[in-house]
Amino acid sequence: MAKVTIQEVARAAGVSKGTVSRVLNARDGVNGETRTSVLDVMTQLGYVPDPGARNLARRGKHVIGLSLDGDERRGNTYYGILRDALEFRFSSEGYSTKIFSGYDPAMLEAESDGVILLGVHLDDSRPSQLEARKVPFVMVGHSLEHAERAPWVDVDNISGLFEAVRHLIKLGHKRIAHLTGASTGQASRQRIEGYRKGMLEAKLKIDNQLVWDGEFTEVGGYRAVRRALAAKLEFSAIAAASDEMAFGAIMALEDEGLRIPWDVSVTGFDDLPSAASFKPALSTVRQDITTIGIRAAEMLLESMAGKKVSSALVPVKLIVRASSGAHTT
Amino acid sequence: MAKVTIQEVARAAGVSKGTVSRVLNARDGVNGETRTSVLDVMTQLGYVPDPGARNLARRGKHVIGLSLDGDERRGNTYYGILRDALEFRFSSEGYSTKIFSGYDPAMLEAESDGVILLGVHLDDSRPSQLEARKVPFVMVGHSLEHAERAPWVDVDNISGLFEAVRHLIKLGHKRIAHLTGASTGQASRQRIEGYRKGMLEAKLKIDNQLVWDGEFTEVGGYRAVRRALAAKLEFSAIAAASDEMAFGAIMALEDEGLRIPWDVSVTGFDDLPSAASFKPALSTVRQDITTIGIRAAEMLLESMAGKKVSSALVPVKLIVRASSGAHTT
DNA sequence: AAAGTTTCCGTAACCGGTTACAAGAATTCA
DNA sequence: TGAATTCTTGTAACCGGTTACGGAAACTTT
Repeated sequence: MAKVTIQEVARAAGVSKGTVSRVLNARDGVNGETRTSVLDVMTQLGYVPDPGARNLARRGKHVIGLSLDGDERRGNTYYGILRDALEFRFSSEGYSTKIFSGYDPAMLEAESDGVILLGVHLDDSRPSQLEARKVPFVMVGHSLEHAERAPWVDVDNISGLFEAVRHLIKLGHKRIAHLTGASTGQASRQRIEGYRKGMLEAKLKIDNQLVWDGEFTEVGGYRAVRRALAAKLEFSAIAAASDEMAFGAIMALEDEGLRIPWDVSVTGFDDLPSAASFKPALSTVRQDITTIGIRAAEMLLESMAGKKVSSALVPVKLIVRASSGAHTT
Repeated sequence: MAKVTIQEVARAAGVSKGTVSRVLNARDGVNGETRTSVLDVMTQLGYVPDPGARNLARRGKHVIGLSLDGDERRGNTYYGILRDALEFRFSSEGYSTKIFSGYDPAMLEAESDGVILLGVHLDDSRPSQLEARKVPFVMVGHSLEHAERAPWVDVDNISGLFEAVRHLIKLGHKRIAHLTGASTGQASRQRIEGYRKGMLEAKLKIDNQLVWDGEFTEVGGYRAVRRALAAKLEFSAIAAASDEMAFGAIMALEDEGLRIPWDVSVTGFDDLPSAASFKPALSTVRQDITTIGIRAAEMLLESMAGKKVSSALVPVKLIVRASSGAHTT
C-alpha cells in the first residue's frame, strides 16, 4: 500500500488540503458535516500524517526528553515497556523521544519541549530545576514531597498490596510476609503501607521480622527467602512488592523442597508478561504499564499545550493464578 | 542559539542552497575550494541538518525496524544499551526506529527500510523471510547457519572467554568452572568453546561437572553455584559467560561464607556499568555494546545504500579488577 | 578561432504538511 | 431589502531540505 498523503485525502473528500489539515488538528471553523466526511475518508484510506512533515511545518523542536534516575537495576522490564508506550504515543503525535540519564543540564537548554521524569526520589532536584526553567514535565510515580508541584501519574500502590493481602487472608493465611524493595523509593513505602493496612483490617499482628528487603530484584527475593528459612521464621504466605522478587522467592522455596501453593502461597506485583507463563503461574497485582505510559504522554502533551492537568492514580487489579491457594495447616 | 538552517549556511558561504546540499551529501560536481569553504562555514555555525526535512525531501519511509526474539529475560541491560546506541546512530541520519517483537509480518510489509535482527537463533525463520522480501538487514550476534547469508556484527565470544580462562590460569587456578547461559544461544556455545580452548591450551582437564547452566540471569548464577557447593564440587575459580551470572555467583559464594577473591576467583563477561561498582569490583571481559550498536547501524545504512558489506567481529578486552586473584592453596 | 565538452553552480519545483489571508456564502441586524 | 457579521473554505506561502534542469565559464578539440 503506497503511502497516502493529505492531498489524496483532500481529493477523495472533495475539499482542499487546508480543510483536511484543519480537521486533523481539530481546529474550529469547520462545518460539522464536512468534518465527519473528511474523518470518514481518512479512516477509510488509513491515512496517517507524516510526522516529519508536520514538525517541519509546525516549526518546533518536537522532542520530548525521558529523564531516568541512575538506578537501572530496578525493574528493567518495567522500564522497557513504559518506554515503548511513551514512544508509541509521542511518535503518533509527531514527537520523537530522547533519553537523558540522570540529571543532564542539556535537557534544559532548549533541547526538549517537555520532559517525562522517571523514578523521582525524595531529594531529587529535577522537579525544581525544571520548574525554574518553565519546562513542562510530568512525573511517573510520585512522592508526597513533589506531589503538589507538578502533575504525576502513578499506580495505586496502596490498594494493590492491600488487595493482595486481603486475598491471602481470605484463603486462610495469618502469617503473611512482605517482600519489599529499596527503602528509598516511594513505591516501596506505599506498598508496605498497603500491606500494613491489609493486616490491620483483619486484626492480624504485624511482625517486623516478616518484612524482608528483596531489593526489587529476583536474586534479592531469592536471598531474602533463604535467610528467612535459615532463621526458621514461620509464615505461610508471601506478598511481594514486585513480580521479580516473587519469582526469586518461589525459586528459593522450591529449592528447599517447599511446594507452591501447598506449602506457601506467593503473590507478586506488576503482572509482567512472564508472570502468566511462570511455573507456577503467578498470582499478582496487575498494573497496566502501557496505560500508565500513554496516560503520562497525554498529560504532558496537554501540559505543553498550556492546559492545567491534574495528576492521575491509575487503578490496579488482582489477578489470581496458581501461586496462591488455601492455607492448609 | 537559534536553529541554523541551510539557507543561512548558504548565505554565509556565498553560495546557493543547492550547493550546500550537494556538499552535505558528498555528491560530486562541486569544486574542491567551494566544498571546503562551505564545510568551514558549516562547522563554524554548528549547522545540523533537520532530519524531518531531509526525510521529507528524500521521500522515503525512513524507519528502521528492531526485531527482537521473544526472549526478554536475557540481558536486559545489554539490550537497553544496544538499543540506545542504535537509536543514536540512526536518528542522526534521519531515521526513526521502531520495535517489533518476535516475528511480525508487518515488519515486511513496507513498514521499514531496513531491519536490525537481535538474538537470531538456530531455527530462526526471520533471515530467510527478510531475504525473500529483499529487505536489507543486519544481525547482531551470529550463528554458523546464517553467517553466510547476511552481514552480522558480533563480539569475539571465543577470544573473550579464552582470555578470561587464560588469566585465571596465570593466577594459578586449575579447577576452573564455567557458568554458561541458555544452550540454544550461539553466544553461549562460542563462550563455552573459548573456555574449552583456554583449558586445553594449558593441558587442564575439562570436567563437565564444572560447566553449570546459569540461564544468563543473576538468580540463575546464584542457584547454579549453590547447587555446586551443595554437591561439594571442587573449584577455585569461576569464569562466567555474563556479568549478571557472575554477580549471582559471587552472592551465593559470599552467602556461604567464602571470600572473593581469596577463596574463589570470579570473572564475568560484558562489563556492564555495574561491574565496576559491584563489591568486589568484577574482573570481566569488556564488550563495547555501544560500539556494536553503532557498527550495526552503519552497516545497515550502507547495505540500504546498495553497497555490499561484510560482517564484523568486534574485539574484546579483559578488564582485571578485584574479583580475581592468585590461587592460594 | 569556432565549435564541442566538461565542470560547477544557481534556479525552481517538490516532499507533506500548517496557517495567514481573502473571498464567497449564509446569517443576523436595521 | 440592503448592509454588516459570521462561517466556512480555498489559495498560496512557507518550513528546511533534495534534485532535475539548464546555463555560464573554463577547457578541449579541430
